[in-house]
Amino acid sequence: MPASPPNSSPAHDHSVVPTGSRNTYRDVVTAAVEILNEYGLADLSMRRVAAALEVRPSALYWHVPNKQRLLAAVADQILDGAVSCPLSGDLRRDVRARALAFHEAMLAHRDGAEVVASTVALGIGGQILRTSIRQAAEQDGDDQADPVLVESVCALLLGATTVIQQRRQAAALGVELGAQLGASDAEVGFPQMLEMLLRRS
Amino acid sequence: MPASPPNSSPAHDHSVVPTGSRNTYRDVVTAAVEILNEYGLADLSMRRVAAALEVRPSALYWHVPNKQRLLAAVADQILDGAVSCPLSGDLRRDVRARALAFHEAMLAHRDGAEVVASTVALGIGGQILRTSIRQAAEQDGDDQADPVLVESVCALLLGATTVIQQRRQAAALGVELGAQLGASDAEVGFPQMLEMLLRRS
DNA sequence: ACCTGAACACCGTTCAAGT
DNA sequence: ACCTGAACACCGTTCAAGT
Repeated sequence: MPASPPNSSPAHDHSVVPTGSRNTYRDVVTAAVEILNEYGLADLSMRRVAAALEVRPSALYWHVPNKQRLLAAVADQILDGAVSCPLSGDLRRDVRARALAFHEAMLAHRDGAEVVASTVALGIGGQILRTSIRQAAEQDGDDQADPVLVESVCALLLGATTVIQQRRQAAALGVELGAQLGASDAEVGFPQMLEMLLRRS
Repeated sequence: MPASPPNSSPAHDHSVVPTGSRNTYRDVVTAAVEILNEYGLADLSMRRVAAALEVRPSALYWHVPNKQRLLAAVADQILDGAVSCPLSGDLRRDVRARALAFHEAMLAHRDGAEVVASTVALGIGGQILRTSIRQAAEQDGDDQADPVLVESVCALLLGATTVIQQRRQAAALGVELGAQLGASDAEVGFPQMLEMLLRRS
């Protein structure tokens, strides 16, 4: 859909841009991801993204309808870092492999879990997550995947990754998290939680 | 600690205030909770809280060091809505009861799950959650609670409640969530997910 | 097709000063 | 003990207009 009125459905079709002066939807998303990794979600503002692209803030709104949607695109890019391994036929093995891949992908970007969790919650992005887990859970019998399994894995993935990432980032900054976190609790990783969830039938 | 320099450790000891003109730490937190319920987290600003108390924004900083800590106090107040039932001695029964109580308490406030999840993640509030679940998981044998169980239940609670609440709030506003959410998935509730997690020894 | 300029209606936070 | 006044350094978003 070319020549669209700026706010109905803008730039989505770009092959390669002549590495020239002006920006692309992808450039905007990429800049946002870079700012996220360097400065964190709290400092990821439209104005900063614009500055990184050497452009006025208002220019972003040609590419993106609002900040929320830009964040959704960032979330999708983060999740794209999880290569979805081919399915083996073993339900537990495949669900585990995909969930762990998403977990690592989120941890690989500063505040990645928070970005993904918020856009998934809003239903505005990160659908790959549910889709991919459901697909891994579908193949055992011939019928549909158990929705309770799918939702549980997704919820645990989001909840656990968020907490673990914040814990690590706080520790990296040398922050004392308060002593009430028994030393043993801090060492529980997502793999073990996932294993507990998958250890039924 | 009375007569403290405004930003080290302010008002924390109040019995009852003569229902007079000036505000209290509790008044600030209460006002914040009310604004949360009426307008949602996105519109919960320091300036709005100040306006509700008929006070200039700067006045809040006598009671509270910053917005983050105010949100932590709001999260704690939300979780206080979960009366922690007495322990029965049955680990699964007690863990379930407490997790469900927290789940309901978060759902009872607009954006409650998001507020709690963010402050728990930051390690700045909501410690009652982990503490209470751990306590329920401790009593079976005589030794310590299984940390994997505790962390899994907390992560699932936070992740599931966040997604479920956002889904409900979006639905209440008549928003179409996109068709990719198979009808069956939307009907999975937290109780069923928790049951799946607890269904291993 | 992509951007500027200018504006609107906001933010969180600090700090000296008042009562 | 609690608040005002004034300021600082920011926000997201809109919209007419430029090229």
